[in-house]
Amino acid sequence: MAIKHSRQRQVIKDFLMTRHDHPTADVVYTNVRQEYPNISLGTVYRNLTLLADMGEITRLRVGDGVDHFDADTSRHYHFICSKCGQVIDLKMNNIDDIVDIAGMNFNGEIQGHMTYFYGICGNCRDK
Amino acid sequence: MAIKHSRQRQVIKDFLMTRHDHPTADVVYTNVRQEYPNISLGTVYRNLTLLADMGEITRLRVGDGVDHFDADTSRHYHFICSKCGQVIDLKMNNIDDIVDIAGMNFNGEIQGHMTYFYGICGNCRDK
DNA sequence: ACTGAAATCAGTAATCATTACTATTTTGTA
DNA sequence: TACAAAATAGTAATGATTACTGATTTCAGT
Repeated sequence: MAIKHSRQRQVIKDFLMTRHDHPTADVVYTNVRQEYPNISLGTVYRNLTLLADMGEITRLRVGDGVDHFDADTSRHYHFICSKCGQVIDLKMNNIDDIVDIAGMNFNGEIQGHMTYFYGICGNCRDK
Repeated sequence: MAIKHSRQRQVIKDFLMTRHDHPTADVVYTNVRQEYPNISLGTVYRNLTLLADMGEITRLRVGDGVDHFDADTSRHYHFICSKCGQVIDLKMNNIDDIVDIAGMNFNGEIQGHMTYFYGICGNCRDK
């Protein structure tokens, strides 16, 4: 069950690292296909899942029914434009205190939180 | 386009109000079916969407790939157990200041946020 | 470099949640 | 009561994702 190197996985990760717009599996597929014409969609899904499980990338669920992927695994937050659907990185101070607030009246063990922000992006507002 | 009363929609909402575990459309369907044996799954989906659009219920996307529904439309947060998948209400103080924090270095208009917490629920931890 | 078992792949079929379609039934109003 | 609009049941279609399978690739041990 050891993980072996694969050219496909490398190409997928390399591509993802060039993008900062959090592409979906399908976008990864059509782009990677340009330089690796017969890679299959299943391979893209399998490797995105594998990379996410290994912690090398992050899977983003932003409520639009499609998974997005992010090569930036550093702790940060996302904004989703309700108009154009774009997923944008937010540079912001840490808000981990909300976990403490949430835990105050709860008897389970809170390990983390998922937060994303939504509204209208600068681009859409200026039109 | 006026909305007409429908017995099915009423039954769906009545059922949802008896539950505090945030059931999925399918769970609503199988339960409502007990007292309304030939209601169709499409009707359940259509009415859940309609009720959510009217603001009478809330659609919850907690990242498990399935929509959950909540008859409690008051402002509150949710905890999802990573082990059993249960969605539990959290009574907690308001954390709306995170929207201000997020907006500090962002040039779009942030209208709101989606936050849910995850970890191990009390039940699963005690096993 | 060569070999073989394990991992990975391409291609395709299957799954699962959800939405769309259509002919029929229900609702509410005039 | 009559009739147009809205809603329904049942089924087909969609779209994202996962599973399957026989062929190919990787790599550790020779």
